[in-house]
Amino acid sequence: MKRSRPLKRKTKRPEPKRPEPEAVDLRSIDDDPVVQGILTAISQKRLKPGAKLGEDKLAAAFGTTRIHIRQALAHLASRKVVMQIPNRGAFVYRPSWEEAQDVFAARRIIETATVAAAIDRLDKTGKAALKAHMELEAKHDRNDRWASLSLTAEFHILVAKLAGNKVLLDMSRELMLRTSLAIATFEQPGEPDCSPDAHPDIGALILARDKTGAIHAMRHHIEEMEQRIRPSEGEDEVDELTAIFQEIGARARAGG
Amino acid sequence: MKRSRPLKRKTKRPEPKRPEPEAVDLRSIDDDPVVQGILTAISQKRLKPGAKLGEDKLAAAFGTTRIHIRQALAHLASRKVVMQIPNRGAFVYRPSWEEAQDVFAARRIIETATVAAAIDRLDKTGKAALKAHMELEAKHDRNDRWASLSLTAEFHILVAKLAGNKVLLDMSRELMLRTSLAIATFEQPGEPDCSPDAHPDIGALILARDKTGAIHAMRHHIEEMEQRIRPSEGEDEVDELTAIFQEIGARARAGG
DNA sequence: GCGCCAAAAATTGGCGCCAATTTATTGATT
DNA sequence: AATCAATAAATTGGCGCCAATTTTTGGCGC
Repeated sequence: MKRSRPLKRKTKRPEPKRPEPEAVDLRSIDDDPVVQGILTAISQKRLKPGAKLGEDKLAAAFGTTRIHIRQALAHLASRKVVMQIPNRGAFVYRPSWEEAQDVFAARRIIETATVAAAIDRLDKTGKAALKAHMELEAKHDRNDRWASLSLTAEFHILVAKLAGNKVLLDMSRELMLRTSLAIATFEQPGEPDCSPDAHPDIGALILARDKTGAIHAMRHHIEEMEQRIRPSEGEDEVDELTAIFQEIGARARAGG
Repeated sequence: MKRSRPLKRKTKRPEPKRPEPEAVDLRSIDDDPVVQGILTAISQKRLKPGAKLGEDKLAAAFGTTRIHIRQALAHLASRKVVMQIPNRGAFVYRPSWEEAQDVFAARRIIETATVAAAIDRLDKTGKAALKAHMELEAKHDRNDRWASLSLTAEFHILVAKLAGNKVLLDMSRELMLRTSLAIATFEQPGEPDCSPDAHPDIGALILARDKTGAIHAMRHHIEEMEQRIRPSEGEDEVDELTAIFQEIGARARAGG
């Protein structure tokens, strides 16, 4: 750095030789197992808002090095899933009450539009996927709270996928996560995130191509979730990161 | 790391001593000057899609160290403003044609909802801010293409601010940037991003609290932008990072 | 017993170094 | 002369070390 070269103006660019990375090797940080693990733990509410994510502990838990953990945490901080405080570390993001309400308002806007687009684009493949998911949700073991939470989120993601807009899909993913954090922060404990029969209703309306009905049902469903939280503040500590992530890893390998 | 301690179970947590980071020191990576500089350069189209962002060059340009640059690039990659390819480096993101269309579709949804919310919440302060911006846009030097592009984006950001939803505001910011990238990638060169009189029209409708009209004008405005791009592929190279960022830094310090 | 102050431990932040990969240059071959 | 292969240069990726800050621990006085 700071070489004392005499400002060698680069040659007249003899041939660009295709320095453009057209469509290569697009693997994203989202596929990183550390990122995935933390996201899974949060959406399943094993990691609660405010929980500290120590770099050394995470590195040990995931069996990797600290620099890798830091990259993952930085990414999660960019997505407002993790809050990083200088010299203090990373914590699971805890939204303010206003922010929690903003998340639900954004979901009302985006998911009503999404469900409409999904109906417009609905084809054979989409119908099959939707039916498959609805069966999964109907038959799943309701005692497995973690599986329930995953399925619940995946329904909304599936609708976003059916809409066929990658940008909206990413936004929906982000909003699902932030909803998890909002609910985990402000919920009255014990209640599920989604009322159990809202998803079958919405799914049926989509399959029937009843756009007005589906939009209305989706808005009602989101409002129902929103009304379940209250502006209080719950405090809780979580540790034993190792155990949590080892179990998640085992599930992932087993195909959960 | 890997100390051979006998699994000392932590004591029964005598007092949590408030390990929760309630509301401290929330400065975000978004305030980072490197991030700001790159974002400004992109939204002003000084950095074109596909341009390489070399770590050493950026470090020299910003007068900082490489590790700092890497953090900034990682953050920008999380926000899909920069594309990072393993072992090859970071490039200004170049959206696909489908992705560009998705961005405009998302903007139609979000910004029509945003302008409606802005009208609902419009108060004295908001009116003043809107009028002030409209004057700025009317009087500004149209020959200063970089200032024009900044003002153009700021109008949409202002509307999002008036809506009073931080989540939607962040999404609008992201969509503005991705719009810049989409237009820069697929535009016919020479035309401005926004037609010049669309913003005054929309602003007037907001001030008149004409919700239906404002929504319609906003949708039309976005569709107009969308119809200005075509699925081609322009190739172009940009270098001289140092000059670009030094000039941006000088402007920022001078209050631009 | 409670709170304040100082020392020790733990954690994060950052820099330098070096290996791995890619990119550019040079030289040989058809 | 153009193509391809081998070498050299440049760039990114990652690990270890150490400084800076925070958190905990221990001790003292009120």
